[in-house]
Amino acid sequence: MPLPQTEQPGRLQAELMSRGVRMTRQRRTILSVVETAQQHLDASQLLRKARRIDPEIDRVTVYRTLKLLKRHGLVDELDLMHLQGEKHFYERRPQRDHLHMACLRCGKILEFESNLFDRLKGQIQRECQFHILVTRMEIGGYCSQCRATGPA
Amino acid sequence: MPLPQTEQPGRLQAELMSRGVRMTRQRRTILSVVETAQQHLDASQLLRKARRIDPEIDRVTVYRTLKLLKRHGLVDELDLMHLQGEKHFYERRPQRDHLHMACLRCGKILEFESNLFDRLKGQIQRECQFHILVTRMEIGGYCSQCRATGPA
DNA sequence: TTAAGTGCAAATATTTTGCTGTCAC
DNA sequence: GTGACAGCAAAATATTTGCACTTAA
Repeated sequence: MPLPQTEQPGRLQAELMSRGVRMTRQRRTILSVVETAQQHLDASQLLRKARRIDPEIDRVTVYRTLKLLKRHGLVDELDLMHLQGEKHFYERRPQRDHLHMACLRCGKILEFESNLFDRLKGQIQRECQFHILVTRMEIGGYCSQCRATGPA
Repeated sequence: MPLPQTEQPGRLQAELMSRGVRMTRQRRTILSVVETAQQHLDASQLLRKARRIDPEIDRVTVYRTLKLLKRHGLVDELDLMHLQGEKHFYERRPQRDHLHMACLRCGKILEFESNLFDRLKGQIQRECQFHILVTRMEIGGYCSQCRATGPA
């Protein structure tokens, strides 16, 4: 992911174990792939990378592990404006939330942190009495390079 | 949708025709369903409602019409935090954007307009040089009633 | 030891595509 | 009249489930 990751390897594994989750060889492999990913990956890409480490890993195990991570709030699920169909993408939950911009022309994904975003969440918690557990903000449009070239 | 709709019937149809889009009996039916919907509907619900008006309408035509409306920026597609699986939900694009809160306990969907939200979009356009065409902000958590009752 | 996890196969759900006939303009 | 659209069937894609075997704790 573009934003700097201050992530120690093994952190996900430690986190899950501290919550009493059973640690298997397959899970360790998948967690390491999630942790070291440099972009947003979908289940199939995750499976492919996991199989480079352990060729026996099954696709279903990837789905089940992702569900586990979501349930524990350790990864966030993204749709990236359905730019690539109905795939879901995953990223480690960051310390500070960010939003995603998807360029509808070139497909680039940009991330952005903002005080206004943080304040908006605060406003929602306060004014709507809504207890926020997950946020997903995705924006579709044209990135600076593509808007310069004019509409497609 | 909870927020007040200042929508004239036939507006979608007029909008499309003014853009030179061919108007068929099926499209008119589907547009009227989209316009009069009181909640966010997915493709199957839309089909069911359309068939009450014209039982001959095909599911594929619903999908194609939705794609047409999305392409013209007349409806927005929502995932509602995948609370109901991978369905997509649709709503007429509002004059002012709002965000969606999905209660992970009771499944209620709330909408919220906010100046901070508007300002955040302005900030993105300015600071990221990103030309915004669509926004989708969805928040998962517990609504005021459900948080009062404690976690599930 | 045993409850939880894995792999395999099959099922499910949603959306898209190819093709032929039909209709809006 | 003709190019865009509708309906039908089939395909494609993504994800989930049932069940017997395996393994972490």
